[in-house]
Amino acid sequence: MQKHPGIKDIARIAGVSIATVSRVLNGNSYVSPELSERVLKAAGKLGYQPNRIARGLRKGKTNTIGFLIPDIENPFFSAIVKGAENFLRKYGYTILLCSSAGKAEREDELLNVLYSHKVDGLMTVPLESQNPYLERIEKLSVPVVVIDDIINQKNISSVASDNYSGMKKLMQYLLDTNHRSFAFLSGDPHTYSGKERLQAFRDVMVQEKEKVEYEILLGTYTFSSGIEMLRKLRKIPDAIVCGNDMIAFGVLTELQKLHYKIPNDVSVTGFDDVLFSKMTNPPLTTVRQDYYMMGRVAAQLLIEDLNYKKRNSILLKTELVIRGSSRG
Amino acid sequence: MQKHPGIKDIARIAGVSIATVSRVLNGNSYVSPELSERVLKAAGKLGYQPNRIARGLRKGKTNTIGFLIPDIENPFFSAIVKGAENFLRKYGYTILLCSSAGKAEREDELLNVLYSHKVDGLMTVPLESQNPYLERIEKLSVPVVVIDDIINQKNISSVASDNYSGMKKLMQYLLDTNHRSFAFLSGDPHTYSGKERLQAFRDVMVQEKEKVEYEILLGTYTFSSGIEMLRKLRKIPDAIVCGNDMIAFGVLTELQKLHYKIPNDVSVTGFDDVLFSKMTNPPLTTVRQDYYMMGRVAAQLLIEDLNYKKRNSILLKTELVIRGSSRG
DNA sequence: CTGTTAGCGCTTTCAG
DNA sequence: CTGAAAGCGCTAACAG
Repeated sequence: MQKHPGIKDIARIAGVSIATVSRVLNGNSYVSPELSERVLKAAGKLGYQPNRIARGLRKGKTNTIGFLIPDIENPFFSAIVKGAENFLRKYGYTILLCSSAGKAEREDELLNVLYSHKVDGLMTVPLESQNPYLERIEKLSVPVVVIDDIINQKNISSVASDNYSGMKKLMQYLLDTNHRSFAFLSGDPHTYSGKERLQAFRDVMVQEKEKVEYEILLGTYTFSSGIEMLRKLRKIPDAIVCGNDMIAFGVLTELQKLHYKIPNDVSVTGFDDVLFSKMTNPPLTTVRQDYYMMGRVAAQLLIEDLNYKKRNSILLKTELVIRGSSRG
Repeated sequence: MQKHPGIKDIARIAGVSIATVSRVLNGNSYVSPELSERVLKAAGKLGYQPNRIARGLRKGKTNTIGFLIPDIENPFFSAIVKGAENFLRKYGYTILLCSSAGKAEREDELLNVLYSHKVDGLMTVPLESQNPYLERIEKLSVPVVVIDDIINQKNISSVASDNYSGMKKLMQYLLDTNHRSFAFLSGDPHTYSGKERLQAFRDVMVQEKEKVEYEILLGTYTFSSGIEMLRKLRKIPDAIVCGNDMIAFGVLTELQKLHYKIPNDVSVTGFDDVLFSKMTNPPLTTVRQDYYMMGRVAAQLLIEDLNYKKRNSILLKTELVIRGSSRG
C-alpha cells in the first residue's frame, strides 16, 4: 500500500465503515468512544491527510480563496496578501494567488481560472478604479472584496485607505509650517488612490487660493517618473508634494544631484511610508497607510460575507509621519 | 437554472451525451464537426467553466503548485514567486501560496495543508538550510524544488545563486582597489546564503592573510542589525562588507550620522542589489542576484520533474555592480 | 465516432 | 449510534 491512505484504509484497519471514519474525523456527529479511538489510532498510524479535493467536490466548498493582484513583487500588494493570509488561515482557508502583471485582459482570464478552481471567495486589487471586470465578478456569484478601491455597489465589500483625508492632513501641516508655493507630482490618476490624493491637493489649493501658488504634474508611481517630473518643474517651490514615496525618492535623488539642500531649500513629501522612507537622507516626511491591515480587514470582510452574507465598505485611517525632509 | 452550468447542462442543450461534451472540451478524441459545433455553442451560451475540483479528483491532477516561503512581504521572496508564477501559468498551473512567517513549526503544518490540497508539485524557500522538514517532503512523494538552497539528495531539485563566487568577486575587486582592512557584517549564518557569503569572505582573508586585517560580526539580514553591528566595530576599516543590502543601508545611515564620508573615509558594500540600492546616497556597490530568474528556473525544474521525472540542481550566476559607495 | 457506465475520495441522507 | 448507498462533476474505459 504505497498509495496515499484514504478513508477506506482507515475503515479497514479500524474495522468500521467509512461513514464512521468520516464522522470521527469531522467530529460533528456522535460516535462511541471505542470506535472513535480505533479510528483515530488507525488514522494516526497511516499518517492520514484528508483529500480536500474530494471533500471540496462533495461539500461544494474548497476552503480556498482566490487572490488577484496587479503585481506580487510590489511590496504594497504583497503586504496586503500577507495580512489577508494570516487572517484567513485561522479560518482554514488557503490562498490561490494570481497576478495580472498589469494587464487588464489577464484580470479577466485569471478570474475564470480562479472561478474554475471553485474558490469560496475572491479578493482583488483592481488595476484601475471602476474596472469593468468587476461587473463580471458579480455574475460569478462568489463573495468578493475589492481592495484599495471603494465600490458603491452594495453587493460587493471593499476596503481602502482614506487617501483623501490623508493628503489633506499633510497639506494642512505644510501650510501650518509656512509653505506657500507647491508642486504636486501625481502618480497614475486612473487609480483610486491617485484620484483621491490629487483631488485633496486641488481642493486645498482652491480653498487657500489667495495665499498659495502651485503647479501639478502627472506621471506614474515610480522612481524614474519622479525624476522626470522634477525636471519639468517650472520652478522649485517651497514644497514638492509627491503622489507616493517612490516618486519622492526620485525627487530626492535628483534634487541632491542638483545640489539643493533638503529641507532648507525645499521640502519634499511622499505618501505610503514604505520601509525605505525612514532610511533616506534625509528621512522622508510622508503619510502612512497600513497595507498589512488593509489585507487583514479585507479578509475579515470576506469572512463576514462568507458566513453571514454581510457586505461592507471600510475606509482605513492614515497617519501623518513627519521626518527630516520637510522643514517644520 | 441559476446554478453554475455543468457538462450535463451542455449535453442536454446540445442533445448529446456528457461523454461527447467532455471529449469536445478536452479535444483529445475525435468528434464529428456537427456535434462538436453544437457542444461548443451550448458551452459558450452557458458561459461554461470547467469544474477543476471535479476534474482534479478524477484525474488525480489538480494543476496547482504549492508554494511555501518564509515571508511573502519580503521582496526577495515575492520576486521569486512572481518569476515562478509567470512561468507556471503557461503550463496551466495556479499557485497555492502559504507563508510560514518565519516559524519552523508552520512549515510542517503548511506542508500538510498543501499536500491535502493535492498540489501537483511543491516549491519552497526553506527557513534554514538543511531543514529537517525536507525529509518529510520526500515521503510525500510529490515533486519538489527547493529554492535558495542547494540540496544534495538527488531526488529533489534545487536552485540558488552562487553566493560564494559572488562574494569572492566582490572581495577581489576590493583588493584590487587597494582596500586592506575589512569588516564583514554577516547576516544569519544558519541560512544557505549566509553561510556561503561568510565562507567566501573567510577564504579570501586566509588566502591574503599577509596583507590584510579583518574582523567578523554576526547579525541578521536587517537594517537595524546593520546599525548595531557597526557600533560594535572596534575600528572603521577600509571597507565594510555587508551580508546583504539591508545591512548596508543600516551601515550607511549610521556612518553618515557619525559624519564619515563615503567612500572617501570608508567603502561600504552590500549583496542582492535590491531596488533601493541605486537610490541611496551614495548608491551602493553590491552583488546582484536575480530573484525573479531564480523563481523562473525553479518553475522550469519543477515542470521537468513533473513531465519527465528529471531532477537537477542549478547555481545561478551573480554580477558585481560597482557604484559610488566604494572607492575605486 | 458516440453513448453508457463506473468510479476518483469524501460527506450525508436514510435505514436500521 | 452505525452502516449502506447515493452522488458532487468530471474523465476514461468499454461497448456499440
